[in-house]
Amino acid sequence: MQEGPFLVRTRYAPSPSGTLHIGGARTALFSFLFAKHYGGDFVLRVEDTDRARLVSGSEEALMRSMESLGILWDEGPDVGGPYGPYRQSERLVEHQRYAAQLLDEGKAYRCYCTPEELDAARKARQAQGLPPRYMGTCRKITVDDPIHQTHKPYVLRLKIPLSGVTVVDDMIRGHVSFDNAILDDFVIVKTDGTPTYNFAVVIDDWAMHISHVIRAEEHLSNTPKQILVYEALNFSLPQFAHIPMVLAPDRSKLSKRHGATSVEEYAAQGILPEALANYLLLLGWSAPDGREFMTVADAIPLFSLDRVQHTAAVYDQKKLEWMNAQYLKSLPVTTVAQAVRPFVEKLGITMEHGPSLEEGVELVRERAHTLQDLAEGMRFLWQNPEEYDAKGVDKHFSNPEVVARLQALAETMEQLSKDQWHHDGLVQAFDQLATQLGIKRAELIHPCRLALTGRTVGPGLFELVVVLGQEETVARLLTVATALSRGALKLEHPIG
RNA sequence: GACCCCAUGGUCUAGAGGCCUAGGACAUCACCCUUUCAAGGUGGUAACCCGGGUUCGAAUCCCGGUGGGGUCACCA
Repeated sequence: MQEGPFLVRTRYAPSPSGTLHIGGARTALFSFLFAKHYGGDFVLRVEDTDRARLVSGSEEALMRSMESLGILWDEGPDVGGPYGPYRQSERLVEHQRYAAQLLDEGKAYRCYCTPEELDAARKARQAQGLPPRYMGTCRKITVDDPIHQTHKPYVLRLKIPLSGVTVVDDMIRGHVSFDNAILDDFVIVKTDGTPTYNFAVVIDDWAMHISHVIRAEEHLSNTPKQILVYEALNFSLPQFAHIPMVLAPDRSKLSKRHGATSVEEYAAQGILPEALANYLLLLGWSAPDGREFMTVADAIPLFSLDRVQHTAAVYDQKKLEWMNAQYLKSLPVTTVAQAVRPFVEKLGITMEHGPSLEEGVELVRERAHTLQDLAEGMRFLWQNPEEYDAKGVDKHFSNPEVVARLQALAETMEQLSKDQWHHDGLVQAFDQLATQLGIKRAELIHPCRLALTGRTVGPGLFELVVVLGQEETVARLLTVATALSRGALKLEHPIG
């Protein structure tokens, strides 16, 4: 707790209309960190008033994504809390009560204009180069007007001041003032009786005792409207903080055409949630000491809004992957193994025989950027290569001596005892054979790797052989030697 | 278009008037290491949007321009 007697309470309020967007994830993350930094509470609220846009299952998905990133809420639709309900739709009665109050007090009025009329008026104004505002046609209707006795559908509009300015005191941007003259009497309750966002959000934040409204910059322009609602309702204002947006590499708003944009998609790509959270943390915020590699928990004591950038940030897939590689290398083997398991299974690999998954992870994680890379890189441990890299074959299998060399190598490998089956023992064996054949060690190493894995790239040969095991190594060497002597080796040509 | 926000290398950023010949990270290039590819190490290329002020002094303050982003719904 920093200043004042009030507990810091922040919230993230997504609408359940899709997956958790990385921009939203970052907003939630910052909001969470701010609350936790001051020992406060972080609240999850689902803004589900628009039934038309509701996507079933997305509330669950949203929560799973947030949890994976370590953004944990103290109160929310699943766990409840003292200031519920935590679904906007469940607060309808309260919204309507406040709306009725404003109507009684003459701070709001019924508007009978049809969407068609409004649309026509808007177009007319735009044609004249005027801003498309509502001109207050129904504002002039008196309370005793007979129209109220008819059953024409209506909306409720807020009667806003015709002049003056509304100032948003933003923790990141300072004082931002808006001329009331450019605002119009916006709708607070729709024809069907449900509240609009700008109305409901105010009541919800007030009812939930939110002290700091931290959200994306796209909401800054809506804030004066909300402040007007706060004032009409005689609610005290929370603190506002509008954080910059996350943009696509072409500086446009992030959308599907930019590839992966949701936490779910990154997970499917093999990005660890720890890495994504860390990367998101760096998008618009920097630690006082310049440290980049840190967990969400590490960031709590360091986080502050005054170190949040004012400029929109462009996300960079390359740096995300670099970050992911850092985590792949440093997380406990068992953690990585657990994370990569589904990716390995997806490749159709069964691990009943051969090395353990942990051994595989240890062997190849150094050179993987994603869990997909990792799974693909471990494949040869449990599956015989079916095809062999064409360029590699050309390079390492073209010498007619190769068949004999592979056979000799298989024999040498077979003769090694169990206690010689380690890195140094293998090096010794390879050296001896190379000397015997009058060739360099590398002339044994490269064909051997290709025979064992089908590829020319991968882990160090001796490490690889140790893990692959004696039986399998000998078998594969002989298989290739035989296929080669019959000219029956299947080649894999690189795509493209 | 109107209103609002913003402006340091390709990208994320440090910088709160002299500490800046502008620092770090990703990416990129070169070299080293080396059984391949990575990783790692070393070094390099690369930025204060432009123009006016203010000041002894400006990346840092002010104004204008330009550029980018956002908002203008009975969506949230």
